This record gives sequence, C-alpha cells and structure tokens, in this order.
Amino acid sequence: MVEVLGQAADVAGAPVGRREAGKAERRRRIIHAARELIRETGNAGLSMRALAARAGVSLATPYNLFGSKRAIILALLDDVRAFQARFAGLEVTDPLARLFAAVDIAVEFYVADPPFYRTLWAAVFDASDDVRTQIYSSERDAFSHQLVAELAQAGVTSASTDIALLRRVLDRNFASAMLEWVMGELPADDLAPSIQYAYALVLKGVAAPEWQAELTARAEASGRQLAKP
Amino acid sequence: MVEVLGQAADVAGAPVGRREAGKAERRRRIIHAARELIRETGNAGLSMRALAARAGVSLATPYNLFGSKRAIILALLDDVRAFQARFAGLEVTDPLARLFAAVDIAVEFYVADPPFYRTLWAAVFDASDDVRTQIYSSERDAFSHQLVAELAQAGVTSASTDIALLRRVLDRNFASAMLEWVMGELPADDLAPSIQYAYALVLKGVAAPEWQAELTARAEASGRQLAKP
DNA sequence: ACAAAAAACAGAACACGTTATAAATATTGG
DNA sequence: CCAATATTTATAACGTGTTCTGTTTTTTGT
Repeated sequence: MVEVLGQAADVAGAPVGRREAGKAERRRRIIHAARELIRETGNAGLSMRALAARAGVSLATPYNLFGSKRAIILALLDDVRAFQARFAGLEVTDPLARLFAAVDIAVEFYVADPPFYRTLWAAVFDASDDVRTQIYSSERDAFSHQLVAELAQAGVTSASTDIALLRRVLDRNFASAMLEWVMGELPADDLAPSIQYAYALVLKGVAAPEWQAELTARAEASGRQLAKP
Repeated sequence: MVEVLGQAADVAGAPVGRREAGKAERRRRIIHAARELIRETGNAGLSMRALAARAGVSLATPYNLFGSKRAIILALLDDVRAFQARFAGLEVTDPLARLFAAVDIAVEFYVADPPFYRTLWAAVFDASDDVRTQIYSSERDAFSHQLVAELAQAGVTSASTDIALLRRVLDRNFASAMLEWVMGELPADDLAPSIQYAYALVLKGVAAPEWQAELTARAEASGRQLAKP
C-alpha cells in the first residue's frame, strides 16, 4: 500500500487508509439517505431500519458509526450549516445591520424547507439524552460569536458590557423562537421579526446612547410586523 | 339529574356522577403513581406498564384518560404548580422586585428536586408531538401575565411598550434558561442569575428613564453572580 | 501472499409507547 | 330492578430504537 503521495492523509490531517476511507464513505451514505428520507416522508418516515436499507448498510452500522439516531440527525444539521458562509460575505458594513441581516438569512434558510428543518431542530431540543451538548454548542459559537464581537468593537455596546453574557442572551432568544416554531406555536412569518424584536430590546439594554434611536426604531418595526394579522 | 344540591355538579361546574368521579379517582391514582415512579427511578423508570401496575389499573386506562405518556407528565407539571400561590402573596410592593423575586421562587422550587423536574421540563420541551400547546400555554399565561401587567401599571415600562410582546420575550428567556438546565449545560446555581440578567437587559430596553439605574444595578449584580466561578 | 485484526453483516432479541381486540364490569336512565 | 351504555380489563400485536449474537468480509502489517 505504498502508492503515490497524498494517499495516506486527509485534508484535516487525520490518518486515513482504506479502512477509514470506507467508514467515511458509509457515513456519507447514511447522512445522505437520512436527508432523503426526511425530505420524502418527514420525521416519521425516518426509521433506523429504513435508513439502513436506503443507505445500503446493515442496521448495526449506523450505530457503530454515529451511536444513535439522534446523533445522525444532529450530524445532518451540522452538515447543512453551510449557510454560515453566506453572511460571512455580507456587504453590510454597519455591524448592527449585519446582525439583523444574519437573522433574516438564517430564518429564511430554515423556513424554506419546514418539514425538514423542523425535524432537525426538534432533535436539537430533545432533552432525553446528552448528545446535543457535544455538537450543538460548537454551532452556537460559530453563529453569533463573531457578530457580537463586531458589535462590541464598533462601540455599539457600552464599555461595561460583558459580551459573553450578551451573546448568551441573544442566542437564547434565537433558540426559543426556533423552539416555538418547531412546536407550531409561531408562524413562519413571525419568526424573524420575533427574534429581531427580542434582539432589539436586549441590545437597547446594553447599547451606548448614540445607538438607542436606531434600536428603538428596529424594535418598533419588528413589533409592527408582528401585530399585522 | 335534579338530585340534591351539590351532588350533581363539581366546583368547576362540570357535571359529576359516580362515573366521572371514578375517572377522576383513577386519574388521581395515575398521576400519583407517576410522581412516585419518577422520584424513585428517574425518567427511565417511568414505563407505561410500570405506571399502570403501580396505579392499579390496566395498561389501556392511562391512554383512555390522558391520551399519551407525555400528557401524563405534563399533567403532573400542571398539578404541581401550586407554587404560584406562593408569590401571589409576596409582601414586596415594588413591582420590579416582585418580578425578580418570582424568578427566585420559581427556580428555587424546581432546583430543589432536580431529577424530578428535569424529567417534567424535558417533556415540556419535547417537540415530537403537539400535546404541549394545549397544556403549557395556559401556564405561561398564569405565570407572568399578572407580573408584567403590574410592571406596566406602575409605569416601569415606557408608554409605547407592547406588554404582550414584552411578556413573550421574558417568557422565552425563562424557558430557554430552563432548557439549558435540563440539558445539563447550566448549573443550578446559575439558573436564577442567568434569567434575571436577561430580564434586566430586556427591561432596560423598554423601561422609563427613572428605572434605568435600578435595572442596570440588577443586571450587574446578576452578571457578577454568573462570573463568580 | 498470508495470518491477524477490524469492521460490517444478517438476524434475533429486548423494552418501549401505542393501538386494537374481545370479554368483563360498573354506571346510568327509566 | 333492568336493560342499555360506557369504561375498564386482559392480552396480543405492531413498529420503534437499541443491543447482542455469531459469521463473513475487508483491511492491515509483515
């Protein structure tokens, strides 16, 4: 198994032989099959037996490679999170506008395929085991850390603001709105305004005086959208 | 169905005979057994078969009376919510202090028996079916509606504040902190400060100028508690 | 090329939530 | 009290996620 160069190592640097390559391939097939099954039949149609059959592996294999059904769904969410790249290149310079635009983009992304993402997010909020912590936390970091840091750097928040705490509060408001959407308590159209309203209120609580007016305007705008129907 | 007075009608006005009384009795036995089982063995030990055996009914009966396992757990949470009476009689006159004290009381209540309430709240956040909407929404109303109304009446919030929206945002911050606790991401000691920090930030965003100082102080106090370890 | 190790495989098995079946029991209105 | 009705009971059954069995295939180091 000498072969040519670049055969025995992955991009990430993890050692890779035929064995690991085969595992990765199977993992890929499983995730792919899971995505298809959820898209076709919703969460209900995704049974481990159907998944194994579709992926062309045995029932035991998904457990060997992922550990549980939930881990597979979370891996799916992780896999799909390519949209982060979208607002990394946003052309908006105002950091506040960037944050609110990011909410729009994220929500639009999820709401575009409700049965699919409802299933995924339901798995995120599933509290019956503890797989979530390992996977979901890393996402939250990536999602909002940079945006909030930019906010602080631009002087939007007052000097005494603890930006780690601020980020946590913002993330929570995002998550609980998603939860309400998953539960069917919040219509898709209300999702973004609802999150942005909360963001505006929280930020007003920590913003320097010169940003108060804009935040008030944003809160009122979101509030109006919510009061529409 | 004339009968003597007080025989054919419940306190709530629902008609009651031997039949309904028997149902109510069985319902009571079932949630009693459920509480015991959760206390003894945690969520894992609460199987429908064990529950039926402990309650002295057949396996089918809990389904006839409640519909699903989840409905039983939520009924349990509903049943236990007697603590509301506790802060109804709070001797604090300042409406802001009342709100923050209510958080302390509620959190203290739940954290006093973690394995038990973790199970209950995990059911609240379970998004796999839609039983929650029917039961949980009513609680939220009772929990925070009055407290926020008092806030508005006392002039804490600015005149233009939509108190319905404000209450929603506050409830979400309560709920997502509880979710983190259930997930094991938030230590019990951080629960109350974490909620109160969010409350303070949100309220600062809508508060009249004369209340800003107090809210800033509360936010800083909660932030300090969180930064301790 | 070959023996050792690792993994996937097919399939049975378990406990679970839930539903359906028919028989037994309790409650009702007259 | 009696016939009609509602509800519980006992039990089997279904599909689920998950674990375990022994066997077979694939990959590895030499």
